Parts: sequence; C-alpha cells; structure tokens
Amino acid sequence: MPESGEQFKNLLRQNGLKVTTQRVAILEVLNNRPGKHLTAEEIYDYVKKKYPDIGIATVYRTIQVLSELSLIDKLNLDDGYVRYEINKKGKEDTCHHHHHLICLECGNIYAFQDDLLEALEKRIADTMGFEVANHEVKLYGRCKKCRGK
Amino acid sequence: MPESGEQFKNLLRQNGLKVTTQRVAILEVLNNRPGKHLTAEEIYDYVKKKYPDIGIATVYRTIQVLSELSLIDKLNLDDGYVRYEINKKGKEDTCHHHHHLICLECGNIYAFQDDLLEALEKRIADTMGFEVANHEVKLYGRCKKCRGK
DNA sequence: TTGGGTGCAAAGGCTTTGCATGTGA
DNA sequence: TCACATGCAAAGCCTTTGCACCCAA
Repeated sequence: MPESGEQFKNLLRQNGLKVTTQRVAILEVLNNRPGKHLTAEEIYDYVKKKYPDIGIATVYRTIQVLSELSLIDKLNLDDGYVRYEINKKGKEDTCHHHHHLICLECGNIYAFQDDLLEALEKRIADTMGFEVANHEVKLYGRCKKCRGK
Repeated sequence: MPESGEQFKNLLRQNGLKVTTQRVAILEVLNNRPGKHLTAEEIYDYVKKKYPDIGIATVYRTIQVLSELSLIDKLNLDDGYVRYEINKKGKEDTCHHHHHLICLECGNIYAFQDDLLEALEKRIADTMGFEVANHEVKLYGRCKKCRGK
C-alpha cells in the first residue's frame, strides 16, 4: 500500500516526527491488521519480514511515541503483554473507542460503541461530582461464534 | 482487630487453605485499608512492620491464591504495578464491583456501582451475540475534591 | 508425621536505557 | 551539518520459581 505509506509519512511529519523507514513500517503493520491487537514482539516479528535489521528497542520506542500522540491505542489484557492497535479516528476522539469485548474461549477481541456509556458518564458526573475525561471498558465473555458451537 | 483475625482464619479454612500468620496478616493489611488499592510491595511493607521476617515471595504467592479464590480483587492501572483490594462481597458477586473512578490529579480511586452497566451488557448480548461473564470498567478524570480547587 | 507454606536467592520475561553509529531535514 | 533516530547489549523492574527448611493440621 504505497498510498497508506505516504499518508503515514504525512502523519509523522504533522506530529513533528522524523520520517523513518521503521516508523512507517510499524504504522503499516498495525494498519494492515485492523481490529488486531498486536504485542510489541508481534509488531517486531512482522516488521522484521520486510526490514530484518530493525531492533526491538526501536519498536518499543516507536510504540511509545505513537501512543503518546494517540496515533495508536494501548490495550492491556493483564496477560503480561501490552497490545496496540492503530487509532484511525485521530487525537480529538481518543476517549471514545476503548471498548472491547474479549472472548475467553477463542481470545478474539471485538470493539464496540455504545452511547449508554456516555449516559453512564453523565450520571457519574452528577451523582459523584466526577468529571470523566477518558475511560476503558473491557467485557469478558463468550462471543457469538463460540456460543454457536 | 482480633475478631477480624478470627474471621480471616475461618475464611482461609473454608477455602481449603492452611491458616498461617502471614496470610492472616496480609488479609488484615488489606482489610484495614478499605478502598485503598495496594501494590504487592506496599502490602509487603505494611506486613513487615508486624512480621519483619516475611518474604516478598510469600506476599506474591498469597496474593495469587487469594485472587484466584476471589477473596481479593485485582486492579491494573497500567503504571507497572498491579494493585489489590479486599473483596468483602464474596465469590458469587465477583462480577459486579470492578468499576473504578481514577482521579488523574490526586490519584485517588473511587468505586462505583451502576445498573446502566447491566443494561449495557444486555444490549451487547442482543446486538452482538456476546455473552458477558465479567467486566472491568475504569473511568479516568477529575474527582469532586480536585474540581473544587 | 507430612504435605503445604515460607524465606532466600536466583532466574524469568517484558521493557527501558546507554552509547556509538547512522540518517533525515 | 546536526539533532534526532536506530541497533545492540546491558540494565531495570516486577514477578515467579527452585530448593531446603518450617510448621499447621
């Protein structure tokens, strides 16, 4: 995807980062696996196929910068790995796509969106005087596929 | 609190665990700090005041066992530490008290309960065919106190 | 008595960091 | 040119594990 490559170069430039092969490659790996949540090691392995010289340290450093800029999102499933997915929505909207359904049987992760959460936030603000800036919601259970079996 | 000590001894026995000074001490430390979420190291430090001989490995092992039995709950704030709080409600109800408000300013953690979440779960089940077994909700923002400043 | 529990130290495993080298702007 | 980025290896840091000793039941 040469065009997505160009897109990522601009994205990097817009955020004041130098454009390097490694950074673009990492963004492309994440972009080519929408809905997938990759660990640092997985990203490393994928990028290595194209650029065998990359070091794991670069992956970690890049991930950190991209995460701070909200170009990618973190997901922690408490299994010892932190996972990352590309954030296609951009900075402003970062607070509304951290909702995940995690299937305990097949391990698949599904995203979902629901305005009930916003209603919930409003209620929290009212009853507890707490101003919600961001949230993280994880629902564990069994997905449709696994239930069908 | 001698009576809580006795209570914890029974709790351990009921769960098929041997009653040891260390285990009771750890439960008491967590119990004496309701609403507090302690890291393994913090638990270790507190217990050490009474029982200087305890080892950090025992703390980790005890925490793990207690957590598996749902006598204590985990909380991961993604800051490199896993925190624990006592679960006063007991096993059956484990799936309904993982809701936390985390103040980004003072770091305080508040628990909350809301049935909107259950409505949300029902909706997820309907629309996505996902059967929710457990959930974890974290809302980050500013608490009442900090907003008042 | 005896199998589970504990303490200590070493090992694990993910992530970060120091430093010399490389490179985009 | 030169500040930033990278690779490599070492170090960090939280947590787990091996093993001999201990102790609750």
